[in-house]
Amino acid sequence: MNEEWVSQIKRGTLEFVIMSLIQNKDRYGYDVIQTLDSYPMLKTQESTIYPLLRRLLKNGYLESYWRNMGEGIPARKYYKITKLGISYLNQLNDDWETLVKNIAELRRG
Amino acid sequence: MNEEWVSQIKRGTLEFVIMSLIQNKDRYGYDVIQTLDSYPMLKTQESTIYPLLRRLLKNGYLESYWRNMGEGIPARKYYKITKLGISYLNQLNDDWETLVKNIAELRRG
DNA sequence: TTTATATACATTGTACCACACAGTATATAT
DNA sequence: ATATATACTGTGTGGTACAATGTATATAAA
Repeated sequence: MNEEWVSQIKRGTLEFVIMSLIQNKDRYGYDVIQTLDSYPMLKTQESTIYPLLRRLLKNGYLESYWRNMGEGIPARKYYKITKLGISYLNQLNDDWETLVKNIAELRRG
Repeated sequence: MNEEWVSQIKRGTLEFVIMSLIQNKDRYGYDVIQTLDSYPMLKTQESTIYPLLRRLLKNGYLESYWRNMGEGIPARKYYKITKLGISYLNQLNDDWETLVKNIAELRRG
């Protein structure tokens, strides 16, 4: 796998993927990281995920709440998609579909 | 279409697409720009394409030659894929396939 | 006729910003 | 000591965007 290229391709795709994950169910940062860990092309570190989540929060696409996990387990900051986030994600879905089609067409010449 | 996101998603995809185009046949920069013009997600300006082509040249994935076009038409700088470029592109193809599958899986949850 | 504008082609300097690297921080369990 | 679970941050990198420069020709407007 081409690490250099993979790190470039994540721009945009990561945001898209994380929004999709959180649309399916509320998630906290660490959970997102663990989930992506099994996907070689999307495996990503804390230093990328946390700022990304905060950016989506700031843009109003996500909202967050803390959930206490009981003795000895650090509280989790859950993220939930907003209405704005849903319409944004719908747009990303369309754009992604278009992109995949465009590329398929260009590749076959 | 989300211009901001589109400009991010082009990182990596553009390189991939341009290598594909040039693998199919030799091309000059302006030709690449015109070709991408009909694909909303990949439409891109000179200031992006020319440096990209030069980078691929420098990395040894492409080689270039000038072709004279006769009276009044500026000479064209054609790019051609190298052996190294072909093996690089094969890798990009695999990575792209993986990415598309990964994302499809993550989206459906 | 002179001037303005559009097309074809290539280049470059500067700025932006998402992701990467590496580190900080707390608490528990082994 | 080390690993796991959870969250945060400062600094660097590098591909793309914006805007402009340059040559040459053809065409439309003044």
